[in-house]
Amino acid sequence: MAEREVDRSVSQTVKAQLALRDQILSGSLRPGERISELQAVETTGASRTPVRMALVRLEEEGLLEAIPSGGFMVKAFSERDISDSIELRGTLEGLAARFAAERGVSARELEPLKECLGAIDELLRQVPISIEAFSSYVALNARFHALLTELSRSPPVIRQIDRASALPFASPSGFVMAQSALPEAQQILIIGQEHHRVVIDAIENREGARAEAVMREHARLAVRNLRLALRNRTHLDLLPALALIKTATD
Amino acid sequence: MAEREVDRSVSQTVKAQLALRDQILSGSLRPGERISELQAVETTGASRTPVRMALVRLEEEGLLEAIPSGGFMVKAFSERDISDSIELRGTLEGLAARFAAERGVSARELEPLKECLGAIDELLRQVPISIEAFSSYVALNARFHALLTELSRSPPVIRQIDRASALPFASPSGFVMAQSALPEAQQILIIGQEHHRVVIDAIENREGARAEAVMREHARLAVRNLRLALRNRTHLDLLPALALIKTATD
DNA sequence: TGTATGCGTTATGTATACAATAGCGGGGAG
DNA sequence: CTCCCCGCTATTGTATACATAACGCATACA
Repeated sequence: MAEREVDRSVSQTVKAQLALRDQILSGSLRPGERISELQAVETTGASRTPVRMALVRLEEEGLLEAIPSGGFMVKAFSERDISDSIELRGTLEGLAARFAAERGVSARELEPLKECLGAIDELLRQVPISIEAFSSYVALNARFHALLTELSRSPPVIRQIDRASALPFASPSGFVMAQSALPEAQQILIIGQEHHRVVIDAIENREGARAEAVMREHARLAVRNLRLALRNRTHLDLLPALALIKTATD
Repeated sequence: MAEREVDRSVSQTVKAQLALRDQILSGSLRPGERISELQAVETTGASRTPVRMALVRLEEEGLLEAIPSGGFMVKAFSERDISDSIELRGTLEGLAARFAAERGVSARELEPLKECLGAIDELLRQVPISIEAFSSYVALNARFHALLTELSRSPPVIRQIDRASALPFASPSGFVMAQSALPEAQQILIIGQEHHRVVIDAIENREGARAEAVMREHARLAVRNLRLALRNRTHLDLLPALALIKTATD
């Protein structure tokens, strides 16, 4: 195999894992489809050992499912699986927010969150919001949630939230926001931003219960949003994870 | 390698994973200790490939930590990590209980749980409880919690709870209950049993909020129990996960 | 005597060869 | 014509060989 170009800067396992996850979330690999190791070796450029390690990681991550007779298939999710995952994440984030509030955080630790908040405010001020701004929002929002999670200072909770985020926050590289969905999405984003503000305030004032409650409400908003999107077939691009929902034909 | 005895009834990877997890939870491998693949190959009887797969799975499971320079070490947990894990699990079980209550369950589905409940009642009736009965309790309690989790009918939640259970429910093969700790443990078990009864009742009557609340209370009881056990240095054997707590000397 | 550098050993990351099994297709018999 | 059985092929599970990087020790120089 002299023709293989090996990139030594990052481990083959990680490279394969990223490539495969991208293929799954972008829909190149359809739900229920069996993953061929050989094919994965070709598309990722790594050899079978790292590919298998990546497959094991993705299975543990919940994106793949082991086939009893051997090998892995892309896991198929129902609409309720996705909505449950969102609520699950909200519940865990609620716990994280409560921990942060109860344990107390310094002004210094809250600073990056407030900056994030300000940056999002800036973006949402545009009416209607542009596609570029929306993309920035997606990144900023993810950052906000990650920072909030960290604020709990609880490694087990942080870890668990990371694992619960695969579905609700799936963001493959091919992510594009549909133009027509922007105004409706912006409305939702504005409400969500209000939640963000409340949780920060609650944490600052060490109101654990309030911090927890608002994150749960935040998740419920996301669930309602998901339902609406599916029913109206609008702004589906908002949630890349929808690619993983098993269709009626399957 | 003619001398190697291969057991074909179960995959080498699974065998290695079970063996290694047991070594970790039983304390054969100390927290912070680097795991030698070579040594693992010898103790598990599998070859390096399945051993590595098992190591990856255990890392994803949270019992191992990747070392930047390569390889894995046994993860060390603080007392708060354990208590957070317990609260985490309680929060997730609360969500599961709420889902079960909101979505409704048939009498048929509740039956095994009630049987479990009855069997535990039977055990707790002895005063003081015997060591054998206590061991049975550990199994029955785990079964009750697993059944309750399943009742949510939410694969993502069930999955997440399974992953969150490693620490709170760690039950290595060498598990033994200290005689002197029995009376105190029995008191705690009786209170816990009351929680079990309430959650069943709440689910039956479709009271989601109450079902969720009692599971959270259940977790808080376990946390208080943990604190007490650590402070008084009593019934430490109750929680095998304590073997993973990093000592001050580390 | 202490520190730095270089070499050797060892362990991990990767690749590939081998083995076993499951699925599929063809052929034969009823 | 259909159904069952046998064999083949393709793919996974396992083992091992090879390469590379890190750690430690020893030696030499400051």
